[in-house]
Amino acid sequence: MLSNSRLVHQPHDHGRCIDAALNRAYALCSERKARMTPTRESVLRLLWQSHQPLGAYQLQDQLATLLGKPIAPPTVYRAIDFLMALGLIHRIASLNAYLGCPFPNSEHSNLFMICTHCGSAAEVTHSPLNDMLQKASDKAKFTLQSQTLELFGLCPQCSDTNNEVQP
Amino acid sequence: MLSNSRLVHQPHDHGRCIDAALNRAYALCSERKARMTPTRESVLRLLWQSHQPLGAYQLQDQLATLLGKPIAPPTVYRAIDFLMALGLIHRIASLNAYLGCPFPNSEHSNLFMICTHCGSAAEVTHSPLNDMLQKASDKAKFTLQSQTLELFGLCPQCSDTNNEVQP
DNA sequence: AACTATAATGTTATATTATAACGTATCATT
DNA sequence: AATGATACGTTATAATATAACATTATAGTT
Repeated sequence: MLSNSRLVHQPHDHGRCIDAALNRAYALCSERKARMTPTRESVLRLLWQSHQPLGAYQLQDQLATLLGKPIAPPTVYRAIDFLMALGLIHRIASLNAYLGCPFPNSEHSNLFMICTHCGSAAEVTHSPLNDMLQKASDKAKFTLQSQTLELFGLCPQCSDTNNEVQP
Repeated sequence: MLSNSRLVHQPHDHGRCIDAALNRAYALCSERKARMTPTRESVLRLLWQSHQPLGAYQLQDQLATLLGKPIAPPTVYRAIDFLMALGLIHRIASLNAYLGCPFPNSEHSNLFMICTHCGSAAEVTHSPLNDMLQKASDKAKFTLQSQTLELFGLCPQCSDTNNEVQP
């Protein structure tokens, strides 16, 4: 099970997350001959500022602040589309929000564990799960193309916090 | 694997689907002392007219036609909220659309197989899948509360059609 | 039957998320 | 520098969802 859940749900040197993500992004861009422009890099950085998915309009606000000028929605959505096409970020459908992808090159389950308390989201790659979904699809004669798998609950930190808070 | 995929993806006497759904709805309402009003029944019927999820504004249009008077969005969303609270319908997050639930009383995987060609969606309940997700959550110390599981691909009918269409 | 508390619906306005359409600027290659 | 493609700016609007408050209907009680 390839997972970033430990990283997401525990204190860590987050600067490394950002650096690693940007390095992967630049590598992927040069490999695919795609352009990592300042706007796109800013959006990617913003999505990596925390492990909490951001909505497009939150991104818009933060991008406008960062760049010191007004930014219109299409600018944000274009950057989002670009980064999604490269697999550098994901969309969390049930939140209408976007999130940096921690392992853009590897096979994906697109399985997310999203904390309903703190909002952080960890991506998990889980081959047996994929196999099981593939088998279920086969059995139903359903030709599987893509999947949206989002789990909601309490992350380890927030479970602990809740325990402490309770009498 | 409890599934309505055969029913959804193959020709069948759909009148029975609707009748059964309404019977379940009335039973559940009397059990929970909830009121099945004409608006709510109409929305439920509309969501059962086919096995394709409907958006709120499609529902609005169809409801207005059915009732012969203009219907405002809150009316639709209130009916949706009511039906969802009873588990009679589901929301498909990645489509922003709603769908009648074929087995409202049973345990749910909330797993959907959605055809990208014809739009039909089959709900599947799959205990081993649930077990696996629970185990993955446990391993990550994640307290699972709810899940959104949506598979996209070609249903059996559309797979066959595609085969026929191709040279 | 009238009264009352609750639940449901009507109505208006607006918030939130996303895209269309078209013009301008930037970049890579020639 | 000229060209074609890519990216960005700008305006407008589509699509989805909710807030707030007025009105009506319903169930249970008098």
